[in-house]
Amino acid sequence: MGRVAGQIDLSKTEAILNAAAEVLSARGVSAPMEEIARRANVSKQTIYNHYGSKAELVQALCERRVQEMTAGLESPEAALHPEEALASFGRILLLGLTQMNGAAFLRMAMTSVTVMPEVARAFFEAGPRASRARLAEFLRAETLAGRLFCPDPLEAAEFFGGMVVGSYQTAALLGVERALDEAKIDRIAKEAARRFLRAYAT
Amino acid sequence: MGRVAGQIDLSKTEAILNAAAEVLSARGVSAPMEEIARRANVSKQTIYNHYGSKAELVQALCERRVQEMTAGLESPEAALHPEEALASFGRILLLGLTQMNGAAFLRMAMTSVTVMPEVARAFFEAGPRASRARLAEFLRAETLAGRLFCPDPLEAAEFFGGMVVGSYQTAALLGVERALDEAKIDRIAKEAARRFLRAYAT
DNA sequence: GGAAAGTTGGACTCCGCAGTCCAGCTTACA
DNA sequence: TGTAAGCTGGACTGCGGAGTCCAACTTTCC
Repeated sequence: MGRVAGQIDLSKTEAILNAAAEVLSARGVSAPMEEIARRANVSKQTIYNHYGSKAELVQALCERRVQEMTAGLESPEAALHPEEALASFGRILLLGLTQMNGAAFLRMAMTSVTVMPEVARAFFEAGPRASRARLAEFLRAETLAGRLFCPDPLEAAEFFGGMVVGSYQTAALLGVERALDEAKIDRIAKEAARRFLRAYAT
Repeated sequence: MGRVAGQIDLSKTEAILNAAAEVLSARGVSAPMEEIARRANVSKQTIYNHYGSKAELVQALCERRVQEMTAGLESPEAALHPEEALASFGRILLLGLTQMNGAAFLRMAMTSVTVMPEVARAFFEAGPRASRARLAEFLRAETLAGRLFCPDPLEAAEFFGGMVVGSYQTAALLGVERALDEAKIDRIAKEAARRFLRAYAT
């Protein structure tokens, strides 16, 4: 094993986080720590060496996951044609929900509202809110450039996000799986972008 | 008390259901039965007389609640101007989320996916799915009448629903409360309707 | 007044899980 | 080779909640 004498084994930290992601997504926050330990090929005690409590583990997991889900939203797509930029944005949103149990993970975050509100809130800020803000910024720039007319860019961004993600998200959160392959995702994102542009044309 | 000899007391059934709605919304599905009993001024045993288990109670609650939340969507608003009809539809969706802990209730339904999937699924079918289908039907009729052009009415309905509800729903589910008075609801619904019509104009 | 069914509250069983403890083991460095 | 730290696994404590049981009380009908 690539670990140093008496030093915490970072590869185990990874394994624990991965196992937690799988188990907690599938079984919800109430899944027992023991199962996470088993999945990570690690003893329960080791988990408590790395993360002081279940809450801390969930917190760390949320932080990592929200980064994965919003990765790609940072790239400056302003160079693209607005329609393509919007479609790309929509694709990323949907992929975040589809890939790697994204929806199940979101459900887990919601579940934790009653028991650990700060975690859920942080997730919201770093995830949905940040992504909408990012889109709003883009819309504002496009408006200034005269290619679009969004008097209220944040509202427009929320509308667009809702269009793209809305129906799939609600269904998935309620446990109704719709197969959504890349082709369909592409179609939805493109169509939403097209309609959105019509709605907000100059 | 208005109850018959040895017959189950229907007014208690009501009280239990109301108490369950409050407690389960506030504290999540994991809230103890004892608390529901206390809130309903009823003994725990009585709850088990009326509903055989916690799952059955939650089920009954979901069934009642979904009716409350979708009430008003049945009225034939086709007579209205499309923009007003859409705005009205949007208002009802938002009110369902805002009034009486609607969002918290939705969260509860989602939370119960892992432990009682059938309940969540039934909720989805009777709630979000039915309402979108209803709207799609309206859009199809308007398209046939030449006042709108929605080649894919169901997709359009989902887009509209997402626009109206999307941002508020995600935030609320993650425990971030935005004050949303009737005036704001009205504004959002109207604006969404207006934009939607532009996107789907003939 | 008695029978039938419901209600009460409180005690009680059973279960599952978070988190702790410990004894024995492994690893790496000095 | 000693020692300092981490890891293992399994036993253990403590807690909280679902669902049951029961003896005493209430209500209505016959």
